[in-house]
Amino acid sequence: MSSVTERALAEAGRRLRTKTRNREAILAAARQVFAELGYEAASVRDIIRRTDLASGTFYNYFRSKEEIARALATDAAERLRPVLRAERERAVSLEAWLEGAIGAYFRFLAEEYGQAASLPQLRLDATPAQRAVFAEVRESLSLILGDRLAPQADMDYLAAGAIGIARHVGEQMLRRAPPDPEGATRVAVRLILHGLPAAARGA
Amino acid sequence: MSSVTERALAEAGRRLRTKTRNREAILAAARQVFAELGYEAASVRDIIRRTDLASGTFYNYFRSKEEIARALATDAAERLRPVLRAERERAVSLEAWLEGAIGAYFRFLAEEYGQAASLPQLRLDATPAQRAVFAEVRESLSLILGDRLAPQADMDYLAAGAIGIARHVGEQMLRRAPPDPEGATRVAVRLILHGLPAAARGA
Amino acid sequence: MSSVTERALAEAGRRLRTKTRNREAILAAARQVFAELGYEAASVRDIIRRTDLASGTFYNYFRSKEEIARALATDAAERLRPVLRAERERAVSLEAWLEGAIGAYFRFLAEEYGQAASLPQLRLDATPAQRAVFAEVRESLSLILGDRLAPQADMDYLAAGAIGIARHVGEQMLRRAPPDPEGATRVAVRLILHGLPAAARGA
Amino acid sequence: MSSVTERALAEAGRRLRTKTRNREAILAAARQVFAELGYEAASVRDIIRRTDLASGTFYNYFRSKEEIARALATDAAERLRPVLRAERERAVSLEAWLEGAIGAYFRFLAEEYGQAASLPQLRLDATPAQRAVFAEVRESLSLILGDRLAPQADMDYLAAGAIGIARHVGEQMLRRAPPDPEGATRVAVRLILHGLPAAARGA
DNA sequence: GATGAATGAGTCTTCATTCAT
DNA sequence: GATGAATGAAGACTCATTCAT
Repeated sequence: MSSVTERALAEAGRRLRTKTRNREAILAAARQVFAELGYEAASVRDIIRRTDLASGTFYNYFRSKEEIARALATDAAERLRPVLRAERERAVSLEAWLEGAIGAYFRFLAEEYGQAASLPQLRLDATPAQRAVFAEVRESLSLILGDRLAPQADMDYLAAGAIGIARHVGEQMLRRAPPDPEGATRVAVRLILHGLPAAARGA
Repeated sequence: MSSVTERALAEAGRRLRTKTRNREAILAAARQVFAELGYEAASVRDIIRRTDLASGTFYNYFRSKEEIARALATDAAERLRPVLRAERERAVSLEAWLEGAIGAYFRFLAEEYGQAASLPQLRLDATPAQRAVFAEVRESLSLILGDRLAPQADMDYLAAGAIGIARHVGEQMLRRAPPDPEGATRVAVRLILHGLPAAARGA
Repeated sequence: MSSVTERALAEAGRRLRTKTRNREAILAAARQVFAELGYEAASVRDIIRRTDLASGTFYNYFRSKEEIARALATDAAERLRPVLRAERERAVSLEAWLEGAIGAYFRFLAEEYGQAASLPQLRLDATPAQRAVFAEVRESLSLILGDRLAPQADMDYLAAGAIGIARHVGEQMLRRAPPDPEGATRVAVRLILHGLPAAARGA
Repeated sequence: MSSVTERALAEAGRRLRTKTRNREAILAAARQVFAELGYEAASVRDIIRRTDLASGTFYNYFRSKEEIARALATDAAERLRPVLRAERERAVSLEAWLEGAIGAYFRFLAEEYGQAASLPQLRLDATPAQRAVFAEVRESLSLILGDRLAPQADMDYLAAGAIGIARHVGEQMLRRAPPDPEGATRVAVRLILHGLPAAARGA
C-alpha cells in the first residue's frame, strides 16, 4: 500500500470521526436545549452555542431546526421501540411486561434527560416513529390482556391512561437527583396493575 | 343627585362594561390561539385578529404576550381549584371524590377547549396557580387515603400517576367529537381505583 | 358632524397621506437601488437605508423583495403600454408611430432613471406586464407594416432588432447629463426607418 | 539528460496539463452556471459541483467568484475582438464587414451559450475588455463609413443602435433550438443597412 | 381608551472563503 | 495541489412592543 493511499485513508478516518463527534455534540446540545426551552423557543444559536462550533456548521449536519428536532424524536422513538417489542415478546404476564417496558422507558429517560437542567416537552405523538411507539403500547396491551378485555372496553382510553401514568411518573422521577428508575418503575407498575389505593398501601 | 353626576356614573358604567367585554374577548381569542398554535407559535396579532380590536389595544389590557398566557393559566387554575376543593369537602369516599373531581376537570376541558381545532399544550406546573392545583390534588389524596397510606408510600409518584391518567384520558377525550366527559370519567376513575386489568374487564 | 367623527376623519386622511408618501419613498428608493446594483445584489436594507424608515417598515408595504421588484416592473410596463397603444391608434404612418412610441419611451426613461447614479438592468420580458409591452410592439409593427411585410419575413427578429435599437440608444442617452430624449429619438427613428448609412448621412 | 531530470520534466508536464484541464473545466462550468442563473444567484458550489473537483480547489485557480466572472467576460471579449479586427481589415464594404462581424458574433454566441438551458445576462460594458469590443465596433464603423459620416452625426448613438440590433437579434436566435446564425445574420445585416421596412420587405 | 403604522432586535438560513490535513 | 468541513458575515423576514394622533 503506497504511503499516499495510506495517508488518504488515515485522513478519511480522522474526518469521519470528527464528523461523528460533531454530529453527536450538536444532537446532545439540541436535546438539552429543546428540553429546556421547548422546540419553538429554542433557537439554532442556542444549540450551537453549547458546542464549540460556528453557527454555519450546524447546517453542515442538519438542514434545518425542524430536521434536527425530527431526528431527535425519531431517534429516541427508534431506540425505544425495539426495546418495548423485545419486552413484549419476552413477557409471560402483564406484570412482567409492564416491569420490562416501563423499566426500559424510565432508564431511557434517565440516560437521555438526566443531565438536562429541565424537563423535556415530550410530545409522544408528533413523528411517525413516535406514533409507532404509541401503537406498539396499545397493541401490546390488547395482546396481553387478551380475553380479559371486555368487548365494550375502550382501548384508547385505557392505553392513554397507562401511558399517562408512565409519562407523569417518569417526569416526576426526572425532577429528582439522582433519578431512581427502579423505584419509579415499582410505583408505576403497581398503579397500573392494582390502582391507587393498593399502590398507596404499598401492596 | 345632579344629572351631571348621574350622567358621569352612567358613562363610567358603560366604560367599565366595555373594558370588561374587551378583556374577555381578548382572553377568549388567546385561549383559542394558544390551544391551536402553542404559546411560541401564537402571535399577538393572531390573537387580536380574532377580536374586532386594534393591535395596540392589546397592550391596554395586558402588559405582554407572556402576561396574557400567565393570566390564562392562572384563570383556568383558579376556576378549577375551588371546584376541586368543594369536591374534596363533599366527598365521602375516594371513589366519590374522584368522580366529582375528574368529572369536573373533564367538563372543564370540554367547555374550554372543545371548540379549539387542536389540543392545548397544557403545562400543569408553570404558574403558581397551576402548582396550587397540583398541590390541592396531592393533599386531597393524602387526606382521603388517610391511614390507608403506608408510611413508605411515595405520594408524589402516586399523585403524578393519578394526574397522568386524568390528563391523558382527558386529551384522548378532546380528540373525539363530541367529547364525552361522562364516559371518560368512568374509565379514568376505574383505572385509578382498581388498575388496568379491572378497568379492562369493565368492572 | 360631531367633533369626534371630524377628528377621526382628519386622522384617517393624515394616515393615508403618510402611507402613500412612505410607499412612494420606498418605491423610489428601490428603483434607484435596483438600477444601481441589479435585483440580486440589492438588499432590502439598501433600499430602506435610502429612506428615513426602519427595516421592518418595508414589510408593511411590500411582502418581499421580489414583490417590490415585480411591482416596479409591472408599474413601469403599465404606464408605458397605454402610451404605446395610444401612439399606435394615432399613428398615420410607420414614421409617425415610431416617433411617438420611441419618444414616449425615451421620455419615460429620462424621468424614471434620469436621477439614478447608474443604469437599470432592464429585463423586458420578466413579468406579464413587460411581456405585454413586447407583444404590443411586435403587434403594432405587424399592423403598421401591413402588406409591406413579406411572408417569409421573420417578425420576431425584426421586432427584436427594433427594440434593440430603442433600448441601446436609450441606455446611451441615459449616460449623458442631461439626457436628450428628442435627439435620441431622432437618431433611433432614422436608424429603424432607413438603416445606419442613411442615419449617418444625417438624412 | 539524467533520468531524474527527465522524470521531473515529465512530471512537470503532466502537472501543467492537469492544471490547464482543471482550469478549463472550472471555466466551462462557470460559463454554464452564470448563463443559467446569473452572476449573483450562481454560487461557487454550483460551479464546482459541475466539475469533479472539490470546493477548495476552486480557489487554487481563481481568487474569488468575482474574478472568475471577470475572467470569463474578458476571455469572451478577447476571443471576439481579434475576429472583429480581422473582419475590419478584410472588409471591402460596410456590408461585407457587417456580415463578417455579426456572423462571427452570432456563431460565437451559438457555440458559447447554445448548450445553456437559459440566456446569458450579457453586460457588454462591464469589463475593460468588453469596453474594448464596444470601442472596436465604434471605430470600425467610423472608419468604414468614412466621409459618408455627416459631421453632426452622433457616432455613439449609431454604434449603440447597431450593437442593440446585434444583441437583441442574437438573444432571439439563442431562444431557438437549434440556433441559426446564418439566418439571424442576414436579418441583422439588412436591418442595419437598410432599416426595418426594407428588411421586412425581405429586400 | 382606541388605533394601527413604525420600530428594530432577533430568527433561520446561505455562501464565499479559509485552512488543516 | 487537492480536499471538504468550518467559519461567520450578511440576507430576508417576523413580531412583540411603542407611540403619535
